Amino acid sequence: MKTGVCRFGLWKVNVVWSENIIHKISFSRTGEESYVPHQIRQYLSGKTAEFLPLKSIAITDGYPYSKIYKAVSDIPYGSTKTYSDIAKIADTHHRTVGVAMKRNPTPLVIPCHRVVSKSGIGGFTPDLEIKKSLLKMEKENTKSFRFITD
DNA sequence: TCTGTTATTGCGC
DNA sequence: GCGCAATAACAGA
Repeated sequence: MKTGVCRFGLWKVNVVWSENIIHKISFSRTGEESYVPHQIRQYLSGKTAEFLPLKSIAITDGYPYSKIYKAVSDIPYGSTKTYSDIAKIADTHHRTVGVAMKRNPTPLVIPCHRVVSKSGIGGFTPDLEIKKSLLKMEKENTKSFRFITD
């Protein structure tokens, strides 16, 4: 198992992985930067939208809330869905989606920041600013990446 | 088992 | 707008 730290704005992103499986991602204010997988670094600097071939341990069958995490993984870069939308896809309750997001072991790889509430942005742990920054970054980058063919 | 936890939603003032 | 009830799933005791 390997660990590494990457910068995102004022935050440090701590990554734990082995091979192509991401086990844990967490945020902190301090930490010495070190090697993290290429895709993570590229994504955080706004240079790519894909984590492939990296995968989160959370979408493994049998992992708690894996069905919900899989549904969240299908949200495209730069767009959002509500907690209700995810609940419908994963065939569960919207309140349960909230619990799953809070306990998400690997934010970013499971793009939980793309899940917003019906009447606002929803929440984020440890700091809502991270969610706002990620959404803003994705929204701006979508223009130049051009996934959406017009 | 039972309890606490939870990043929501919609209805009635 | 605000308060509040409904409500699912998991961890920990």
